Amino acid sequence: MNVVRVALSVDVACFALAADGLRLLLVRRRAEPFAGAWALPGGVVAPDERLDGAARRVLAERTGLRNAYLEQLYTFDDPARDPRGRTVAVAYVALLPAPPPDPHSGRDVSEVTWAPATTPPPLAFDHERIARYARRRLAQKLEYTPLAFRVLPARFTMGDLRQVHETVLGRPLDASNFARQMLARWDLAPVPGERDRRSRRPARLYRHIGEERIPGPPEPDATGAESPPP
Amino acid sequence: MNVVRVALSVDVACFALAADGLRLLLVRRRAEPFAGAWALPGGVVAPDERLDGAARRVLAERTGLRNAYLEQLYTFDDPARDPRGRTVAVAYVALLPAPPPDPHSGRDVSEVTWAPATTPPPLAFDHERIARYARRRLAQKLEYTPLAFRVLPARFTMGDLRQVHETVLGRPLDASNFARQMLARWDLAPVPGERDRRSRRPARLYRHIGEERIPGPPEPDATGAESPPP
DNA sequence: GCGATTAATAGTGAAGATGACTATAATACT
DNA sequence: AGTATTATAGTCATCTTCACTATTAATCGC
Repeated sequence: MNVVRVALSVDVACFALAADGLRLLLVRRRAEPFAGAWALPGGVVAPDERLDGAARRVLAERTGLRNAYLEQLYTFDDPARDPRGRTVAVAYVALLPAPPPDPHSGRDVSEVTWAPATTPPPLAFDHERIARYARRRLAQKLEYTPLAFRVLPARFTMGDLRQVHETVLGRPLDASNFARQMLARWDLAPVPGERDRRSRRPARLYRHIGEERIPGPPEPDATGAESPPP
Repeated sequence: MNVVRVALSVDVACFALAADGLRLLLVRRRAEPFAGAWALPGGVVAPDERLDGAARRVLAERTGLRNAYLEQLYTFDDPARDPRGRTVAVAYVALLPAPPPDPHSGRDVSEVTWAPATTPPPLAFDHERIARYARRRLAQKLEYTPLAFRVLPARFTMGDLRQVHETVLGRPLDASNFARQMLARWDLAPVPGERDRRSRRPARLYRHIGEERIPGPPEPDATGAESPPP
């Protein structure tokens, strides 16, 4: 079979919820092209490796985390995106819970950092476009999917939940209206008795009643629509 | 550079608006694997070919149309999806205006047909999953994006627009409420004077005032969210 | 202890959107 | 002329949203 084969890589736009806003994981490239420039963490896909497996591997290499929220974003194939030649990149978005773990540098990267997601430095390849699109998608999915509960502990307050939304959306939300909407949209059970004592007035604790995760191939969730990348 | 290379193909879930409902373009495979089975039209990507270019080529080969609405859907990479070995498939959704053109068969396919989109026959590979996901995405994007105007002539009636929605959604819509919502959501200008005479009472003609298409790399539209595939 | 302060939660009301219907209009068909 | 058919307008109760105000239950600084 003389099938054409192309170089395939994954790039991960990994966001974390820091106290002062949303952060984006970046690595400083050691090798050409774009040596010395900031870039999204990424890597080539091994022949027997799944795409999401490669994305998880890249993420684990840099953050040590293995169970982050991860979702395929878009496949970029502009022939000019890599000066070495045509490389097709499958981009993923990831979201980590707070606090962001210390990032680990490695063989191909001289430095790793959490950059402010809204004002990242110039990035290598087409990674600015990928990062912009990833952030948009994250904000959108937050409204339609139980994404927020993936980065919260099992028991959380409305304040915790609100802070996830505020950080990802980058703007403050009305606490009262927010709670009403969350209680209407999701199945949230108050944890009886227990209260959270971090604030002045103790806050109720809730847990999210989600459907059990279906094993096997990914099934779409009930909500969500897509759009072309930036 | 000893980069691993993988076989890359595109598959297109192409829908058309027939009088009796939404239809899905299928080809009957001539070659193994799955010889004799129905499948989505698809093909391998040439080394210097863009992914969306390959999708358009596949579409043009079967339908003769070159300017259909086309959008990248998801990249499927289950190692078991092709018994010959690992093939990564970038799936696209397409929507054609009514009436669906006569499909052309070709070298690799013995037969081409428009199957009912809601009840397609069993399909080769993971194409049922792709088709299911594609139909869902189409229905979602219809609400958020000006997709419908891409498959309508420049001047159309509310009835035409409603029929596009009804066909894709697969259910009837209230004509009065529908018109109110469309006029609120989109920028629709009535064409002065002219009327459509296909129905009893002549209907107003509208045109959609869309922003000019931005040349260059695709920018995301303002709306839309994504979700993992079925 | 005690009042000031802070965050959580409840409630309120205007404005807007939705969905089911009713009503009227303009034509073609017979 | 009368009727069937589709287009378009209007009504109304219900629901949501959003910007506020109000109340509550703690902690903090004295």
